Amino acid sequence: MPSTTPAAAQRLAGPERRAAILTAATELALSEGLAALTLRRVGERAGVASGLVAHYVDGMDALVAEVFARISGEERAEVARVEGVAAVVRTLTDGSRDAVTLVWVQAWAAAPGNAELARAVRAEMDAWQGLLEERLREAGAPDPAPVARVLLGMIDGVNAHGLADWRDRADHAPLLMRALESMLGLPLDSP
Amino acid sequence: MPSTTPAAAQRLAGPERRAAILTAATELALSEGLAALTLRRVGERAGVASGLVAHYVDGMDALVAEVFARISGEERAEVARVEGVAAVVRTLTDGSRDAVTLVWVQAWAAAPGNAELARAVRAEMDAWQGLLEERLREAGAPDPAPVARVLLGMIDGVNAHGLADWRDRADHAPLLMRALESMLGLPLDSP
DNA sequence: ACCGCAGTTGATCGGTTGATCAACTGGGCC
DNA sequence: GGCCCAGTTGATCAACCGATCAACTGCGGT
Repeated sequence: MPSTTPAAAQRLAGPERRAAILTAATELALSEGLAALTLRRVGERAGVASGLVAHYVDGMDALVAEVFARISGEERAEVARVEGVAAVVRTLTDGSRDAVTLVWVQAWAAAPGNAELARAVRAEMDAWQGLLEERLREAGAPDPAPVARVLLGMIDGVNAHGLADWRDRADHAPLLMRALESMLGLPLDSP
Repeated sequence: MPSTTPAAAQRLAGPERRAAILTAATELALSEGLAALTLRRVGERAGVASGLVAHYVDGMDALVAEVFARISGEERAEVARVEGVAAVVRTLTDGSRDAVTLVWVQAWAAAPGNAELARAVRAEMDAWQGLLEERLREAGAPDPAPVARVLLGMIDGVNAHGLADWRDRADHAPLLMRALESMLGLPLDSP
């Protein structure tokens, strides 16, 4: 019969603790995928009991959806600072973002069974579509919407392929750029 | 103390039982995804005890890999009978194959943690690449390999997007055909 | 007629999961 | 100075997982 309950983590105000938990969950998902999000593992990473994670979250489905939105949103904010559609495509396909790709693929796979996640996925795809349209318009594309849509499909497709280590991913970017130039009918900056 | 162990399924020879179990597993994966493959659920579907499934299978990872290969192989055999690259693209993007798409996306997502599955995925992608190259060559493409690669990416990408019900999938095929014609620099049959 | 073995069962084990909740704690307000 | 409530713990529950294995069954060969 222990006289004291040991080692409660430093007390935080509700919203701050919730933010800390979400940050821990995001880091965990980035290093091991959305499937690693369990109450216990998130709690461990946040230095907190599993029950506390459950207390600040409205079920695992909601946690997963929120973490996905956070990861995709952060990535999008980074890429939004890149200028030129060619540089954007190169950034998105250079293989340095495998962790994010895994999260996306897991999100599509889980979407049919998690309505909240599906909603978040659609919202993020809308945002990405908008970002690509903007870059294409800047590059002189007269009708960027359909091109952006196909481009987004190409990027996500070849990145997903990379998860199984299929062939060289080094030549993804040149391949996509060539396809994109064909669709637009105009040359793009090739730095 | 029951005097008899009830209702053993009709006795089958080893290889036949194994085939029946694999068929049941394939049906289950097609209707509920690879994630639904558990010893108990496969056994239930096959009308057989869970232990028997385990007896005929070398671990769940192997089962999943085998079922994936079977599903993709069957689909490929069907599509191989379609003539003309335009018809192939239309067949692969008309939204009637969502079940197979879910299996593919789940396979990519699970590949990093299942070496046997990853191997099967790579083998199937090689086969699909070959099929598309052949159709492109028939259509008059002088250098079909890179085009096939991008095309496969586009198809898988837009299909994955469809899993989250993103926008109309009705316009996928025309979009892809337009992109493909741009890449090839030649018009394709539009029935 | 019987016997051996291949086919089959289902209970069982150790493990993990999401969720719940009584109990404990500590800081700030009265 | 005492109390109260927000924050926190960790045990606990039911459900499910893969894997294992002793026990049972029935067909084919002798």
